[in-house]
Amino acid sequence: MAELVFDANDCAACPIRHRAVCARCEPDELERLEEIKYYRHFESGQHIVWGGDQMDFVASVVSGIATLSQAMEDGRTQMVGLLLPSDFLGRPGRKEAAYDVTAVSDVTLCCFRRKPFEQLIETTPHVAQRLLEMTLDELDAAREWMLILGRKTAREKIASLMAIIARREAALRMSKAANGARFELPLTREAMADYLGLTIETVSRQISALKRDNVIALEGKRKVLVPDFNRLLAETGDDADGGLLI
Amino acid sequence: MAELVFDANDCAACPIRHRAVCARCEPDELERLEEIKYYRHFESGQHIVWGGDQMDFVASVVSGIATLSQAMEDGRTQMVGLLLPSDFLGRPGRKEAAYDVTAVSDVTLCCFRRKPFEQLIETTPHVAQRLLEMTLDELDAAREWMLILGRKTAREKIASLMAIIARREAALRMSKAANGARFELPLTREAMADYLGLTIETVSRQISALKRDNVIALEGKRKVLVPDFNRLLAETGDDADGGLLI
DNA sequence: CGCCCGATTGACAGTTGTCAAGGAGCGTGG
DNA sequence: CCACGCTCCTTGACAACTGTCAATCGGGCG
Repeated sequence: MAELVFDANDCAACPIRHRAVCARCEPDELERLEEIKYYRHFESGQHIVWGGDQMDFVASVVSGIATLSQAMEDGRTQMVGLLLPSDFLGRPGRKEAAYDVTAVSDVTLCCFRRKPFEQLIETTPHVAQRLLEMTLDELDAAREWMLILGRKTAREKIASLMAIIARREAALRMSKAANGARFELPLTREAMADYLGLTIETVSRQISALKRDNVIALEGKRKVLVPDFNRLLAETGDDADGGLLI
Repeated sequence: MAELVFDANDCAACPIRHRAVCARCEPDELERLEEIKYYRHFESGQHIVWGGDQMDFVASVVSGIATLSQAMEDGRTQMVGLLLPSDFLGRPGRKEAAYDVTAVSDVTLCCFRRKPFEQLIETTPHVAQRLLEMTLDELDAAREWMLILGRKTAREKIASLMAIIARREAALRMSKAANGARFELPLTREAMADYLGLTIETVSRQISALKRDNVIALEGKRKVLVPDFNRLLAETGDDADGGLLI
């Protein structure tokens, strides 16, 4: 599926070209990026980096999904970031990874060697500007997430997560999806629990409850059908229009 | 206290000059900033902006403390940001405030008209670079905060907040504070509850519990004494060294 | 076929929220 | 100067939600 990217190796043909950190680059800037880039592939479940590890690259997610998470000594884990295609991984100026990064599906990264990338940021404005924009978006997303973690009930948390994923799917396909929606959960129950600050049992119970109340329907464990999207939004606890970013 | 700033009106004499968004500016860039800046003062408890409001400025906090928060329809409120002196308020490219901003002490802002500030970001690199750095720091802080909200117990939450505040105080005074620490809580119990995703009753009970266990001592309601800082850190649930940013 | 992993469900316990009463500090006004 | 009212905080009793522990289910794969 992502093999095309490897073959092409050409930014112009890149599927995330218009959304990634390189989105605003001029042709000469792209050339400089091409010089320092290389692709890496990770299989589902594989750890990409561990928090505290040396990290001598930054990267764009080309395909697949990865998570950022923090663990406490006793094993409690909180996901703090969900990386989708076009999202940026790593921080210029930081040598060690701050979080654990895990592939939750097969993942292809477009990596840039850190040092040259940092120089590039200093000297060309378009990468830095785009990175600022993306970081501000991530910060907004983190703040929505904080509301979910701090103040929502388990049921509202699950509904919120479903709504977020449904919106992203819709955004990717550029389809408004009429009224209903149908999407695939990219996360296991455990990943959902780590995302929402719950246990897997509570996640499972609340999904069953939403199913029982006909807010959602399931096909298998992963495919979700939402007959009335507004009904789902009402369950998130957000106001009518919903301000969920991302 | 902040009156000096108003009198001077001179960036060179500004107390946050070296940490704010203007930290890396060259003299000519500072001049351009001076042209579009103006000071505003808010009293403790006053709302600075409401989420959704038109906002035609961005700003640096010169003195005092302000909070960013989101409210749900039914009144549940989650704080999503705590603005201290030198922190940045607002987002270039955004017309409407995304969050409620409230002064929790008397606050002085150094405001920049939004449009000219956005132009400045496009044309001069140093403001944008510094803003990127600050935004990345905020994102890290938000992610630490997410771990607190999602996975820590009420007791750990309170201990974490105390540790964060104590560290900030120490950073401001550039003092290492030997082993013990002594600081003033800048937040009401309600603000602490909104910060931590708790109720004021739980906040109050856990503070009492930490007091009873001699982890902290109180002078009045706001002044906190920490006889053994490592003991407090142990209560946060973080590993030995603790990775708390900010 | 049997194993394994992820998911579901049940019973119960524990933490935190809710509701309610009362205390402490502080400014105002008699 | 004291009383009053106000706000913020504390504490108690109880309820509710979510976590814990355990058993079971179901699909995929060797």
